Amino acid sequence: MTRIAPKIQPYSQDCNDCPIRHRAVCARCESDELELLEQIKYYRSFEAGQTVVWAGDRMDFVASVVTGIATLSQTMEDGRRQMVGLLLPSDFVGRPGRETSAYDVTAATDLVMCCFRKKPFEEMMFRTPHIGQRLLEMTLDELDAAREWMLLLGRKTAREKIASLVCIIARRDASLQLQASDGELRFDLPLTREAMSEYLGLTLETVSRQMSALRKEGLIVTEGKRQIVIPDFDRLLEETGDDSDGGFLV
Amino acid sequence: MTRIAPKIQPYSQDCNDCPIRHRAVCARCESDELELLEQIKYYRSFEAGQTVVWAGDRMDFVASVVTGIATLSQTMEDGRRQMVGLLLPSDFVGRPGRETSAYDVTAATDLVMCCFRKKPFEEMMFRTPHIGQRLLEMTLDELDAAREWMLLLGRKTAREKIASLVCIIARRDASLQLQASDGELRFDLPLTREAMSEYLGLTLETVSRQMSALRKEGLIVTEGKRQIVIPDFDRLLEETGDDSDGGFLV
DNA sequence: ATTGGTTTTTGATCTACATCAAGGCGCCGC
DNA sequence: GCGGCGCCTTGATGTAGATCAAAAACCAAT
Repeated sequence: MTRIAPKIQPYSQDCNDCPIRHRAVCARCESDELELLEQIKYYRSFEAGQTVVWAGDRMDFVASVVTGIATLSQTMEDGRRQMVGLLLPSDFVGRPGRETSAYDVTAATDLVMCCFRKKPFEEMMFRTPHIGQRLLEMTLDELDAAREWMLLLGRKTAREKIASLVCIIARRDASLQLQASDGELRFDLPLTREAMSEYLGLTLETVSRQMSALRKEGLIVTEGKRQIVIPDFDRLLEETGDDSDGGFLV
Repeated sequence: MTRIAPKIQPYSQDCNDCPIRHRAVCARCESDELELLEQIKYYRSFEAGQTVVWAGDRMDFVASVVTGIATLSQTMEDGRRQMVGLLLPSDFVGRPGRETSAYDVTAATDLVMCCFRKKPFEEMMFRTPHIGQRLLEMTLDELDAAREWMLLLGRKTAREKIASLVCIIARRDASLQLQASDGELRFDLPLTREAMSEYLGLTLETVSRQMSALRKEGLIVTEGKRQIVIPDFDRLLEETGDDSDGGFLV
């Protein structure tokens, strides 16, 4: 039976523009805190492919993704690139207490972010401990995700990497918005082959080949541009190399 | 000229058994907080190779490393292993708010940890915001380290990986305890080839070959068991593939 | 419909690292 | 001194994925 462990707590939808995205925590915000947040927030839109900030550039805001997908990447002098963060709606970017961005932040799709000016945000964080606590939780979740990602990068085969990525997106999409209609799972994979290869530490050709392989074996079906159907989620999961049970991390 | 960017803030030495390791922050502890910490802390020793906890096991404490080296690793069903954390003296393990360990925690060398029972520690964290704030800083540092590590795993060559690892340890050792006597740098590399391979996502044979290569080229000198000398740190740095300037992360 | 740009697929070949397999070296106990 | 055990090194060979190259699919604009 196809059951999709959400892996992340179901964050509130209408809370995407709140830096502290969990509804239960938002509920703890005093009305004047919410009002302050309103005052220091502003929206920015980007087109797919645009860069939000370059590594090393001044970044005087923190933000959360409202719609679309953003990526964090590191680049080596000779151009080799590795993605180190994938931000879906409701995810948070920016490190309180740091002046410049440590990573390239890029819009993978058309993107809307809700930004908060850093200074006042930090002051607010300092005054209201539960915001810091929530941020700690979120950071710990990200750290766990990064560590699972490290296992993927260090030890998984190309096929396992692809299967893992598809499952990761499917999980997040499913828990955020899409229904698993009995067994079958349909969702958007809004990443270019190149973005996938940067995520996985592969070349884009290898990504393409492995996607074709999974398609030929019926593990995934592609419909049109970037719509994907997973006929049997569990069967795909078996290709990831992951423990079938452990599944409580992002 | 050989100058070693510390990359981490110089943590206080005599503060290793404090979970909140930065001296400036420790100074902010009230005396009754320090007393409470005393009450809930206890020490545990392990021999090299021993396991502290297995992934999935109950872990009812948080801890910081006093002496020695501990590792966090993930294991796949078929035995493939990837290290996801390397804990040197003053580093912190354990996630507040989680019952079980997500990773195998292992003593890479003889190890002494200072443990705090989780429940009271969490209560204390809840009551004294600056502990939470300090923990957030530390977690963000770890996240940055993890992301640099991801670049290493995903995009670096075996030779670059080795050079990077040696530099990482050299930096930490140097900033913690050892002097850079004009240009030359001498320190302990207390990891087996196997541990190194788990860190780097390589096999132990490849690690051995690349170490030999660096040795033959005079980039490193090995003395006795695991003592290492780096005659010219900058020259080794060039082999890491890293940007020469950016160097403010762990 | 035609053009031109971007992204994807597929093929042929190459290579860095893995794998398999011996030895070597230091260390401890007898 | 001598065997045994844990590490480490080195060699021979295999292979997954990179690289190079070209064609195909897709899409938007004229």
